[in-house]
Formats: sequence, C-alpha cells, structure tokens
Amino acid sequence: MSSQAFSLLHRGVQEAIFKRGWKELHAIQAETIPWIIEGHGHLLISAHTAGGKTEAAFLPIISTLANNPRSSVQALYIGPLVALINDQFERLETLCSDVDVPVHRWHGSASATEKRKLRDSPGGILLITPESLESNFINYGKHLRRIYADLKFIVIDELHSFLSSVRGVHLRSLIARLVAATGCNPRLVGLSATLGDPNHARSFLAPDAPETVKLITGKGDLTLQFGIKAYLHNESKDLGYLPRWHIGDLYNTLEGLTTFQAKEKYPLHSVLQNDPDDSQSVTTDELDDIASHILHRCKDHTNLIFGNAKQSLEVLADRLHAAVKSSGSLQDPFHVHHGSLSKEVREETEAILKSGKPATVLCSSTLEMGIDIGSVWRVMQLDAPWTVASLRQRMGRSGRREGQTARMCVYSRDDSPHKKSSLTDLLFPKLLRAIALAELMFSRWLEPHDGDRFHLSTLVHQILSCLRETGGMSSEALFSILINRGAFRKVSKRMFLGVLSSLGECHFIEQIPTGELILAPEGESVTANRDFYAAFASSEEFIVRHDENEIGKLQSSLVPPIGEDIILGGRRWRVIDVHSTCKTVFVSVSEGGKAPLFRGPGGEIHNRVVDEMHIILSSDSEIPYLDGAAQTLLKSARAMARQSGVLSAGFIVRDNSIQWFPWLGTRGFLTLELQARCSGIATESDILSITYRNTNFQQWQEHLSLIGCGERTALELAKHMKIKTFEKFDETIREELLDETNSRDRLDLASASSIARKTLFHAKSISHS
DNA sequence: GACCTGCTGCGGCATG
Repeated sequence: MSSQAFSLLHRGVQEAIFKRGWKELHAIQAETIPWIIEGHGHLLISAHTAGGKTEAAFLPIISTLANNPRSSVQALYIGPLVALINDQFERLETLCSDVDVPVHRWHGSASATEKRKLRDSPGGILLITPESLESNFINYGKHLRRIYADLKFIVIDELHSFLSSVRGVHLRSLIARLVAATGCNPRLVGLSATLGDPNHARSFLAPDAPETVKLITGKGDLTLQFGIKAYLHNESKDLGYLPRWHIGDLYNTLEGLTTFQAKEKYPLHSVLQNDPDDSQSVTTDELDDIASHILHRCKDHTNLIFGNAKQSLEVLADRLHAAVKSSGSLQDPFHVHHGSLSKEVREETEAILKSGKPATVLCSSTLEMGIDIGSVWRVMQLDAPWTVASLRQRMGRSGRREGQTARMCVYSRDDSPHKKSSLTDLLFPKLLRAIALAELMFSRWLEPHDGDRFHLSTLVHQILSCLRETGGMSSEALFSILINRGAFRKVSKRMFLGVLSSLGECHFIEQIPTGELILAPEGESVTANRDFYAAFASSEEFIVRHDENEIGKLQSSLVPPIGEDIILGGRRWRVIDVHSTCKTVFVSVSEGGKAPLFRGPGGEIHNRVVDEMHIILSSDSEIPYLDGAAQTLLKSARAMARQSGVLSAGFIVRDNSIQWFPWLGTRGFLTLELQARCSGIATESDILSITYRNTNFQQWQEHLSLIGCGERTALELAKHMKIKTFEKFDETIREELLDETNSRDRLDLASASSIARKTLFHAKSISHS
C-alpha cells in the first residue's frame, strides 16, 4: 500500500485496512481521502454499487473523528432502508474496531437500549433513517442541541432515491432544521450509483451554492449484453378486419411469432391442463413462453427478474414453480421479493441470495437499492419499466464489478391484434416504449429531477412537526425555519399563509391570544400516531397469516372473501378466515388461486421517452438487440404508422371524430385532455392518442388554435382535474392551493401549446390541398 | 398505467 492518501489516514484505520487484506485503495477512495481530511466542502461520490463508495467516505471521516473525539454525534449516515443500515453498520464497526469511534444505529428495529445509550452518551457515527431523525425532533427536541452539537459530516447513501421525492424534501427539511437547532455546520457527502445530471444532486446537497460541491466519479465502463424479446398476448389469427395493405405485414408478424414460440416452447401447457383444480389458468399464453425461456437460462448463477406490478410477478412465479415441478427437479431456484411480503419471507430470500447458491428472485423495486446481495449474473425485466432511470438502475444490479459483464433481457408483451384492435394497439406501444427506454439509456440520458415543485403536503407535515417539537411557534418563525432557511423555498409567503389558514380550517392548528400557533385537537392526534414520522402516504393493509407465519400484506379494500384462493409469495393459498378487528387474513395451503390485485396511483412518462418512440417509428434503421419477434413487430408497427398518417400529420380525420397522436408525455397529454374538457368536447384516450368525439375537422382546428395561442392558463385547466389530492396531507389543503400546485407539478402547458400549433399548421396545409 | 420506503414510550413483570 503505497498510496499518498493512505498515509493521511489514522493509524487505527490503516490497521483495519490491513486486517481486511486490501492491497490497494480504489481510485475514488484515493481521491476522496485528501478532500475530506484536508477539510474542503461538500462532496458527491458517484460510482458502481460495489465500487467502495461507503469506505471512500468513511475511511477519512473515521480518521478525522478519531483524531478529535467529542461528546456529540460527529457523523450522521442517512440511509433509505433499514436493511441497508444494518449492512453498513457491520461494515463500519469493522472499520472502527481499532479506533475509539463508537458506531450507533437508530431505526424502528433498533432496540430501545441502543437508542438510550446514544442519547445518554452521544458520540462517533450514527446510522439513521429520515423517519427516525424525524422522531428525534418529535420526542427529543430539547436534547437535539446536546446530541448533535459537534456534527461535522452528514453522509446520504443512495442519494438518487431522495432527489425530487417527498422523502427527499422531508430529509432536506430535517437537515435544515438540525443546522438551525444546533448551530452546527456539517459537510454533506452524497453517495450514488445512478446520477443523471449531477447538478441536481449538487443542488440537493447545497441549494445556495451547488457549484461548490466537488464531484468524484468512479471509472470503468461495463461490458453489456442487452436484448429485448417480444411476445403477444391472446394471440388471434383472425385478420379479416384489417385494411388490405396491412395484412401481408401482419401475417409475417404472426408467422414469425408462431415459429418463434414453437421453438422456445417448454412442455408446461400439458401440465397445467391436467390439473383439475386449476380451471382458471389452464390456457397457455405468452407468460408460459416467458417462463420457459427463464427456466432454461436460470439454472445456474444468481439472477434477478424485475417486474412493474407485484401481481404479474406473482403469476410468473407461480408458472415457474409449476414448470420446475413438472420437470421433476427437486431444486426450485425461484423466490419472490416485494413490498407486500413479510419481513421474514424477504429476509429468507435475501439470505439465499447472499449465500451465493444458484437462485433467481422475482422482485419489484425492493432489490433495486444497494443491499449487498453479491454478484448478479443476469437481470431480466418483465415488461418495460416506466422510466429510463429505472431501467438503468435495474441493469446496474448485474455486472457490478469492473471487468464484469452486465446482462439484461427485457420481455415485452403487447396485445395480439384482433377484430377490435385500435390503431394504438397495432403500433405495439409497449415494445416501442421498451426500445425507446433502451435507446435513451444507451445515449446516457436519464429523466431530469424536478426541483421546482412546491411539496405542500410535506410542508404541512413539517409545520405539524415543528409545532409538536416546540409546543408553539409564531408564523414568522415557522416561515423563517421552513421556507427562508429550509427546504420549501419555492413556496411564497402568500401560499404559506394559505396553508396555515387551511390547517386552521380543518382544526389541525390554532392561534392563541399571544399570536403563537399551536396544535389543535386534530393536529395533536395526528402527530401522536406512530404513522406520523413518515412524510409519504401509506394505505391500510391486512396481514396474511398461515398458522404462526406471516406471509405478507394485502390492501384492505382488496381482501378476497372467505373460500377464495390467492397467490402470494409465488405460492397458492385459500382464505379460511378474515378478522377485521386485528386486520388479519388467515389462509391454508391451496392448489388453485389467482394473484391478488395491488393498486397504485400510476406513473409518469417523460416527453423525451414518447418523443423517442416517435423517432423509432419514423426511422428505418435496424435495432440490433431485438429478437426475431420484436424485429417483425417493429417492422409492422413502422408500416402501420407510416400508412395511417400518425407520423406526418399526427391525426386521423373520421366521419364525426378526430384521433390525434400528440406524442407527448404524461403531463402534456393530461393538459390536452383538460383543454378538451374545458371546451366541452367529449374525448376518449388510450396510451398514445386522444379521440375527439362529435367533432368535425373545422371545429377541431379551432380548438387547436385556442390551445396554441395559450389563452387558458394552467391554473384554469387544473381546476378541471377530477382527482386533486395525491400526497399524505393534501386533504388538509384548500382546493385553490391544490389547483395552483397541480398546475405547476402535473401539467405541461408549454409542450401542449407547442404541439397544438405544429399540428394546426399541418391541418391547415391538408385543408388547403 | 406502478413500485418502494418508515415507525414510541412506558408500565409491568420476570430474571440475574
């Protein structure tokens, strides 16, 4: 070990490095050590998951603390997951074994003794979640100054998971309050593997001077094996309904697919059909083909299969278990891991992954973040995700070390053409999205973070927290700590006062004669609940139990009746009892079953992704990573797009309606729908197009002209939104304020107006010719 | 048309 950086470290830290048998420091560690030890400013470290980021930050931090011990927490590590904190706790304890720097942890599963010990004699490093830091303000407000008086560093792990999220704004607010309460001036260190524009992360760490944040990035690109395989759902060969010019293309498509499926077919279909209890799932479909493909490729190594919906993962796991059973194999390598499974079930799966035995885990975003699960051979993705960031993050789980190969396969499923197929369906939009996301990922584009949102729900959360912490504050003091010096700088004084009056109206807060604001009965009750610590919303759930074991959870509105079967954790269960009082569903092992529904709020697709779909449709260039079926479907979609006119003009004029493909992301699309609603035009939408009912070409052009000239404000449009509350405390905020935030956060007037002007230009040229 | 994350303090009792 000859590095200059190494010589800067404390002797005890050097000792710990020798004990671990490290021969060299990683490049990012050698670069980080002097920057931290010599006392420069904030820092952002971006490198692969296994690139040694944690050590890069903590080797010099521990050295600094060891040279200057204080009776205050000197370094905070903030992690998004309890499991991650437990992982890192062990690593840091090893690093600190030869120096006198205590390591503490504080989260919901940490013991009361651990927490008391930290409170009684604070010092060294504390690993904590944002919610537990919040609990410090609520329960130990008076002790904050003592516990954190000499705080020097705040390390935020998986920083990308906090950028522009409710949880991230919450965290920023807590850090600002901590600085205000203690007068300390900590240096911030952000760690992340997936950063789009580093400037957003810089602004998160230092909103007033983002340019001062030093960026250290890991080197070394990965070799990548990437492929997209296309499948059709509910295959049908009835083509009599299609326009004549298209039949040839589509026959090619289906011929191609039939051969393709026959070649890949695994004898799963006969097994399922022989099962008398299984009348609901006897049909062979595209999922069986996908299962068979996976089965052949996942016999060895550690693999992850990501999905977008828990339900689809459960169904696929069930098919894979059945396929293993029918193959006569005693070893079933398939496991399920998602947020609705119990901690015990998930920990068991994590242990199998860590053991290094061959295992393939079907998971949602629960395994996206850096829990150490060892090396992943291949990542698969069932259906394209919604964002490039998600595709990138998931791909990064494979081939995590330099020199390794990252392998990823996306299984894309579209509806098979049938008599009632819409034009949108015939463009195979899910395959298009998969290709668009991949193209953007290869071009190193990621969705930008939206730092301009108001986050009024989280502001409400922090107002309540401040009043709980202090017992009462003036509105000026609240404004100063949360807005002027805090995380809600986009909120104006007028909006802030509006939020305060809203809270008064619903009895969350009240004003006492001195002018101070205090919690009113509703506010007292909300903040006394354990559920309060998190700033994000959560729904009521029932626990699913089999004998003494907790299997997982179901949304309370979606609990099936007694006697019905469900699939959970990739296994089949029958509901034998439901206890509403203790919110528990009791189950026994069963043979039948269908996967339960889990309902979420839906996501957001960026303009750039939809634009890329349009570019791919317009182009003739070959996409090398598509399988035969995907190539055939893309060829067919391109021909369909060209001949139907949705590329050039973007619209199709019918007898009494117009179908328009505006090629906009979620916000712009919703803006166009609201424009029509404001004008009293009835519309129907699918994922790519809006159809204007009972509208002739002339009327539609007038409507476009109105959108194009931007006469209606976004606020006017937001007033017509059907759903207006999205986050935890939105219900407490006046409608007019919600309209104002929704107009900023959920609509895109500029893109909608711009595309309306362009389309109107095309429409006029057609009218003239 | 989706996913994920998080979480007290205290009284009472048994044990060493």
